[in-house]
Amino acid sequence: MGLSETRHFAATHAQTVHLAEDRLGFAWYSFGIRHPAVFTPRARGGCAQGRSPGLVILVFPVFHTIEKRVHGAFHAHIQVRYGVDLAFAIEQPRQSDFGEMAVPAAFQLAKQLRQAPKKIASELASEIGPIEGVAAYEAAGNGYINIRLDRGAYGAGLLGGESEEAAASGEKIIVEHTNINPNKAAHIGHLRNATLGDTFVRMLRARGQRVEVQNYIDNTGVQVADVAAGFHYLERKSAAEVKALIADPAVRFDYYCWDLYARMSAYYHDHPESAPWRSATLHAIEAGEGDIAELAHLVADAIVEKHLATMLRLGVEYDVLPRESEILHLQFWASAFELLKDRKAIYFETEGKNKGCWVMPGLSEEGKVIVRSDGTVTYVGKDIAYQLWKFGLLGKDFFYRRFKTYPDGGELWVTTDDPSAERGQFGHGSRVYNVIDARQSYLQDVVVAGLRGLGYEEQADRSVHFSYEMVALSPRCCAELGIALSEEDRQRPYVEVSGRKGLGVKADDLMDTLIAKAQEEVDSRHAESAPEERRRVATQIAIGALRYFLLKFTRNSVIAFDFQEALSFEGDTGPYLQYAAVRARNILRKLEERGERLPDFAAELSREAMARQLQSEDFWQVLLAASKADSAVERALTAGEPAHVARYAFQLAQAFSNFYHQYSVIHEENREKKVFLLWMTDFFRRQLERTAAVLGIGIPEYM
RNA sequence: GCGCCCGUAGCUCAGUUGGAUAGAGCGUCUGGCUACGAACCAGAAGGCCGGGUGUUCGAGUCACCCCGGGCGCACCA
Repeated sequence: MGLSETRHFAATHAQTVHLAEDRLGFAWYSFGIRHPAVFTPRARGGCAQGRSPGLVILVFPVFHTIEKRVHGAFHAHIQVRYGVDLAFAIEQPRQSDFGEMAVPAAFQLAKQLRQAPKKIASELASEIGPIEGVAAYEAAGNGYINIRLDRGAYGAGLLGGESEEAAASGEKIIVEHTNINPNKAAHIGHLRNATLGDTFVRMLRARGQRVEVQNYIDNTGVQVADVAAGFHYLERKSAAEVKALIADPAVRFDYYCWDLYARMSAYYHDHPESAPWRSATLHAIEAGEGDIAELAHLVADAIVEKHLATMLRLGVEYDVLPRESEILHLQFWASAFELLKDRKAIYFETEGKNKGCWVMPGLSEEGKVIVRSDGTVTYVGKDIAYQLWKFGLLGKDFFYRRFKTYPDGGELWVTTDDPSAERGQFGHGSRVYNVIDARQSYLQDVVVAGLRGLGYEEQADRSVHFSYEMVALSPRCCAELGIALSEEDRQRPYVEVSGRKGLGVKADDLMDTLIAKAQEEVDSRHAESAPEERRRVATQIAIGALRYFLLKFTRNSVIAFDFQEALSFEGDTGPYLQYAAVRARNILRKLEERGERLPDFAAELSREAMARQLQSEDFWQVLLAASKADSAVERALTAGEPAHVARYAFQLAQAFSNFYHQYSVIHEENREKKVFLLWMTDFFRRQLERTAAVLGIGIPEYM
């Protein structure tokens, strides 16, 4: 999956450039700095911003603009001088004192010209004419051309708000994530899925992309059936009794089901003779008749609510919940089946071990069974139908009703089979990302193969399995949870989370623990603040820590979950970012508390003043880093790697923390320098807050 | 058996698509709080990038072969 997926990303994002500026950043001065909540209104969100279609999206493309200029100039010069149409990328030098950009073109030319790269580099460096925004070139190393920017012009460009409007994209991208079976509480593995998916969505929206977030609900599957069977056969509870249980505020229903599911799974395992319960339950659910079917609906609906609440704590919202029950009732599969048969994407096997089944050829020697010999469809088959619907290729649609309105105004819809309900506004994506863990790669390949088999090559190319590795438990974590490990498991580097065995860290428990720990820190530092305010700050810190922890790993690395690491607020963590932003704000707040006002930067900071101040390497490095927020998100999008955004944010915060320690801003006596430092501090603050918002991390009022 | 992923500092992980002297956090050791709050900063020690052979100006990165670990390969979802 790795290779082809990378290619997808490269093809998708190569031409796009820009990231949203939080417009409120511009309005900030007029609001005054006493109300931080005003200029970070979406501590958790940003979703509504992405949803509103008319928003003008502004960016600071100064670096990118110069980059393009440099590339163009070298490309043209090389063409004229050597007659070569050379493809090359602008790189970032290894060390900051080498300059801001590096052109490696001489290495590539060396091969074609049969000359030493060093020689070519010196030729290029001395012959290339002046480029706007560039102060100097020099040949260095074995053949690099290092480029130093005109710092005064650069700073003036940022201050002047040279901005562009991101090209509004008409196409809609569908991102499907979360997809938790609605039969038990969410655990850390689900949190990784949702956080990755949500952050990817924020990255796309930051770039001005239209995105639809789907959270598929398998409310008729085996997992729900097992819990329904648990209530019915093991606990002998009626639907009415379960209803009462759900309504009981003393019971955490999703936790209750967590245990019941583990018990029922164990029972099935120990009592193979009870297997008919399972199929009886599934049949009842499909037929929609009887107490047990009602039980299943009650369980699924109640747990979906719990999951939505859990995810909202993390700032994760959805646009639509496509449900398996409607896929069933509206007979999506029947339509897909006809298509697959008509276009010969599947065939009826008449012999061998798959005799009597409809099989998709190609992926393995025996092919993949899509329809069983008893005529029922497998999970992948239904998934193919769902994928077809996402692209608008099924020839069928759901009906929809509004499910809830989020506190930030966003609307969540759910599918229904009621023909009098609304229709038409979902699906029809031009590109689809399925955030699903790496263990399901094979099945995702089958889905894509299904599209190809139907002749939908283009859509197959635009179906991306946004895969990630699982979250497992470290041995120490198991010990802390009191999980007894077998001798075999103890030898392993980590233990897989298992809902079936009830083995795992529940999402809400983890968040509660994080909040409690953050609360201790906040209480010890800000005993004077109102309790509910401290609670809010602690929550933001906890969520920031959690989201950052889940995002800092690249997708294909297994996370061996460890409480000590996840609960850390120091070093490479979310709170570190928040702390840097809070400090930048405090500088600006203190200024006002001293009775001073924020200067009119544009009036006081001439280009010459910028150039003077930016001679300081320390100042220049902070400003340069802060100005690259857009391209950091851009690069992360190209790589399909939210972790890259996290890394950039951390490095930016680090640069500022370093600066903060070395220089005093409000006590600076030189007027020009003070104005410059204030401007830089504010610019940093805005850029870090924007980047944190892309990560779904809010900035607390204080820390 | 076949396929995919991983192996980088004591630990947990980055490494900008093949570039310059391989980085960060934690941990260890040393130093720094007078509110722009130390949830921080500075410094030190710490590396055969699992091993080997290739490809080329250049390899942690690409190819092939080993070694070690993980995950898939159901008429389960």
